[in-house]
Amino acid sequence: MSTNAAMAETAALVGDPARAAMLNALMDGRALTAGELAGVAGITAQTASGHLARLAAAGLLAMERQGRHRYHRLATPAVARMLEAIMTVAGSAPPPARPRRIGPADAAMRNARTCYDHLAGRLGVAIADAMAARGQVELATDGGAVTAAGEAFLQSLGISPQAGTRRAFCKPCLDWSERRHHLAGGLGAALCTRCFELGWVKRVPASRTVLVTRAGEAGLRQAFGIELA
Amino acid sequence: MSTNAAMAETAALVGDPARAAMLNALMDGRALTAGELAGVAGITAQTASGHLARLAAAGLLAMERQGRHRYHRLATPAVARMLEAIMTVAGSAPPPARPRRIGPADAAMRNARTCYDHLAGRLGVAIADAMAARGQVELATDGGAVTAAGEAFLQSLGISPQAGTRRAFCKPCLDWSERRHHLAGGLGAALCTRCFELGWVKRVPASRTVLVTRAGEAGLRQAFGIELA
DNA sequence: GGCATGCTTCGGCCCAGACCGAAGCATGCT
DNA sequence: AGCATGCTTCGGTCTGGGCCGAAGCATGCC
Repeated sequence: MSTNAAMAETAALVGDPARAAMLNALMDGRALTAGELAGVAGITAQTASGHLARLAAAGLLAMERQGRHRYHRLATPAVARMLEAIMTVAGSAPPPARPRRIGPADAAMRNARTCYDHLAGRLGVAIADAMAARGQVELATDGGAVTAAGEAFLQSLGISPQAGTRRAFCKPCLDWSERRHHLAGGLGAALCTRCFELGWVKRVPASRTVLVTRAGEAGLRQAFGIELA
Repeated sequence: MSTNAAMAETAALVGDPARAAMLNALMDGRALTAGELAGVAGITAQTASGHLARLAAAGLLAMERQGRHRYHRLATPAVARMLEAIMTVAGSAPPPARPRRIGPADAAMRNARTCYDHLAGRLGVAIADAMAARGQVELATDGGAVTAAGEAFLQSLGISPQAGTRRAFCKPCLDWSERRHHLAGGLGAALCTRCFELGWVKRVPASRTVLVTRAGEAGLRQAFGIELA
């Protein structure tokens, strides 16, 4: 295909108000369901479905199934950069105002909770982000891997890498409230266990919610550079 | 207007094959006439006219009249960046292959010639680019200005800034063959005169064409950092 | 002035595609 | 199993806008 035609096709996908609204809603890296995206675009589910299929076919969006939901997010950072460039030309400053948060009502639960055997919520996502940013883990949709630097870091935390295969050991899991990935698999479980052992977090009785202790705030800041304001 | 709507509108403008082809043809910063743009897009002049009007109204294109021609170019570097970002996502590498050159048939004349009292062609554009890149002049569509650094540089070349108003002194002029701006006005005339005085260029008899001498190649490289391969 | 050229405006044709209602799968909950 | 929920596919309507022919201005050349 001609480069002109390819460019026009991609731009035309962004050039529809409904699709633009959906893409805009995904600009912060979160993943949203088809129904939610239909809502922000002000169209019915079936229309949104068609749009999302086209965006995915063109490689602008990536889709991930989780139960009976389908989570959509921008396929690559290049897509986000493209959208920013278009908004720049369009003249409107990109308003960083996040849309209203959808998810668990309980604020504490949004902040930190367990997901099966690992940590989720803002805390879980922050840990995943920090480790990815530091090159300690490499995350992909289908799996992840712990790097050499990551193994050394885990040792320093008191976690020994007894895991067999490194890939299964580090599995990304889509976060319910944050709509971003956190660490699951053997790695996620080990990190979670260690955080409890160190007294950085403690459970709220009869709930999945966990609270970050004072010692935890300091320890997390020290170990991961995380600031959970 | 909502930021979504503005983004969609801008993207939709790029999302038409004919408009995309025209924008693509302008990616290297040259300015083309409406007729030429119609040609590259494979549409008639009247259709192209409509497209160009819309692109200009949206601020993607800038128009400049020169005689009975209307030259169009990308309005800002931000537009070029946007187009590159879209092409990146579209997957095709932006091919830097320039379209076939339109303009003066005579190669020597394309290379360097006089335009009234100043230098044009590749040489003229190269000088303008070099001085702009070094912050010696600041160019705008309607006029330009010599900076303090520029005045010092001109002094070192043996040109005294006797001009009255600095703005009229430095006027950008759209180059015929290069389709980019070169320096006109008092500054352009002074530079041209000085180049002749220094023996850097000499006229081809009965022609607007000028030739760069061996001394000129060295002098231009030294003074402007220009390499006219 | 008269003619050629470059560009724009006007009017009308026509098609891609955005939209929704209804129906069809798939998954999870009880 | 039965029902609810989330999403997709199918079919049909309708409008926005891309396109050209013809005509109208503006500019430059002889």
